[in-house]
Amino acid sequence: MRKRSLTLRDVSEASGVSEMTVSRVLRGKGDVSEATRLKVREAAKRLGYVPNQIAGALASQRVNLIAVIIPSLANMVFPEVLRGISKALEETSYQPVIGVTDYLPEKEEKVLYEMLSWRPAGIIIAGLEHSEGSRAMLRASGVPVVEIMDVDGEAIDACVGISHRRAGRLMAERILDAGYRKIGFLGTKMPLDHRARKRFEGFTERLAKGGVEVADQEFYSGGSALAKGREMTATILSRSPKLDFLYYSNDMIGAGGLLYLLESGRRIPDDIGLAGFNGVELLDGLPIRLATMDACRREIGEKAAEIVLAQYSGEVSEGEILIELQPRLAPGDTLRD
Amino acid sequence: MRKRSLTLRDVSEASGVSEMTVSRVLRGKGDVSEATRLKVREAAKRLGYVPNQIAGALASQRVNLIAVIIPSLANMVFPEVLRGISKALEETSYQPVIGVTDYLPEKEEKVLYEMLSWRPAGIIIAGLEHSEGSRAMLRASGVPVVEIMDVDGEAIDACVGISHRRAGRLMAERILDAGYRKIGFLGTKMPLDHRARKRFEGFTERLAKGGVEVADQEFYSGGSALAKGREMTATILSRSPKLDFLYYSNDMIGAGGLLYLLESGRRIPDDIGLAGFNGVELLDGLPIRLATMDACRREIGEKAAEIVLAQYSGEVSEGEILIELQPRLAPGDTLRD
DNA sequence: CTGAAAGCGCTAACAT
DNA sequence: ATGTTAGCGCTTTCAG
Repeated sequence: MRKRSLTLRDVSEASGVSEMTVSRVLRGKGDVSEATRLKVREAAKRLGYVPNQIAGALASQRVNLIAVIIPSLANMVFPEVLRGISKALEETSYQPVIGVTDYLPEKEEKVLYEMLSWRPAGIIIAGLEHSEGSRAMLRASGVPVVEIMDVDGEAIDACVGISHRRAGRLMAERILDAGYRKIGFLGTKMPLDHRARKRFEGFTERLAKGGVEVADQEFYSGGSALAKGREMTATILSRSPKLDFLYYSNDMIGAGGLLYLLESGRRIPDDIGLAGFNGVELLDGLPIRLATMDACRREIGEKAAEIVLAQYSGEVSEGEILIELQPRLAPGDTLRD
Repeated sequence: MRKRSLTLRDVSEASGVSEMTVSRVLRGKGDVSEATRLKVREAAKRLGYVPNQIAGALASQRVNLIAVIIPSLANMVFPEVLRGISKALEETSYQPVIGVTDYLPEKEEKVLYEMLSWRPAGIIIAGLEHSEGSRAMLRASGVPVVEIMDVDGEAIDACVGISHRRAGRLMAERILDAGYRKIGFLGTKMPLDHRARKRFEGFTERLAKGGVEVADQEFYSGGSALAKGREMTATILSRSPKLDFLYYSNDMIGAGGLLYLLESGRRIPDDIGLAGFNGVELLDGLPIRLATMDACRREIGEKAAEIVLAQYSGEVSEGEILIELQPRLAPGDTLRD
């Protein structure tokens, strides 16, 4: 048998103050005399009272939760977005609640449904691609919705991110400028990672404009990304030994490839060039710096949270907010000038 | 002005079925004729109704949330614990809600307070060290509490983890057996990471028993762990060139040290041996495998979630559950036989 | 199988 | 500065 938890009434009785005034003290709202305030505080503390937000939220029709829906926690990219969100929420009474979709639209829909059923103050959700059901729920939710990470597509409400197409194009351009021509692509076998797909599309488009085609490709799924990066690099190079550049869809596999090539004694970046994507902190510790592109993760999180707060408190009319951040290319040591 | 969201009443009116029966259909509880069931389902779907769990939880006094409180998401260790929890919860209607403490007791207390105010079905919290306030709240919560990761100390209720003291001892023993004698320790400057501290204590204790003392130490805080591992390794070896073994408090700095030593042309493991802790996936991609010790993260998450479920549903009396898992030492290639 | 009534614990909006 | 009243949207319980 579970114990009933303490209620406002218990504190009221223990302190001899009305429930309403106890409530006021505990929320710090309304004028309460210092004397009663102390009495109440003391009683609440003594009893170990923790307010019941379920009841509070029902009565006030306000919830201090912000739903954050992301594809994965394993990716390192998303925890950074979360840090941005937490930072923006730090001084407020709002709290992020995290949901993970594993890149599956059906799971996204389920997670979204669960979260909406707690009537959060706002929703921050990764990506612009959602199932019809999810889109309907988001539109009907009646709260601010901010789609993050990506701006290539149609947003439901607000949107903060970078253009992954553009990111792919920029990298392609830089690679062509550096004189590389036999280019291989290595990525994840994830048709549902739309951002990776868009980068690849932008990449090939820009190459095509320079009269270059991706010479070979290799994909992986599962396992340690670093180890997979090695394997894939070995595989693609044994199949296409003439490649002079490898573009990786993320830094982890890029780092694996980098380690492999260094061990093989390849001359980087002259013999072969490399680039990844994301600008993860890990790269700082590698023997040489992998070329990459910062995805502005932290900033995206911060801005998204700020938008939710502004909209929820009615400071801003909904919709029409689109913030496109500019990814910065960090050439590192694996891309010749 | 925010839109009011749909209620059971809206569905009731749209379907011509009483609220109560609508509720029964939507929850799948109680016998409802197939005909009405369909009518209700159709209406709910058409309207885009999402139930209000706030009201539901208040009325039923049950919540399908399990609070999970961890120190960090950056650490890679914790996302794995979360995966274990998610896995155990997969087929149930319960969902984890994550809170992050940044290793700060005050923040832990705040996060715990916030979570308890939603009256979760259970609490899974990392570590056995908590502020007096947190301990009081946990005891008073009236729900299952499972402390995870560590078993060296006094649990409030249930506990699942490994003994970090023992882990440190085991590694020390293995290192001594291998004949290393001039041992350096490299770790984080985190007095509040009790598990790292306990590993170190177990480590030095066991060394002492073998008549060996830690010859030098180096600590870091902040930044890329991989990069810091390099730096610290360079620093400690320039100060104490005779060291023949480096024990790192985590795999990331260990990996950084490993890369550094390989580049310096040190002969591993003969000239110098290395070991880390955690058994992170990343190690699979390094040039050679760092010796490490698996912390059973996934399993800890799974077991903890199972305990909460069992206790919440009353299958098991509270308390008295202590599951000590055994960390496995993986010698890799950086520890001579 | 279906419905009506009575709250769950709190807070908004009014009194006083 | 403090108290009273009436719900918030759902589920439990008890009748039909």
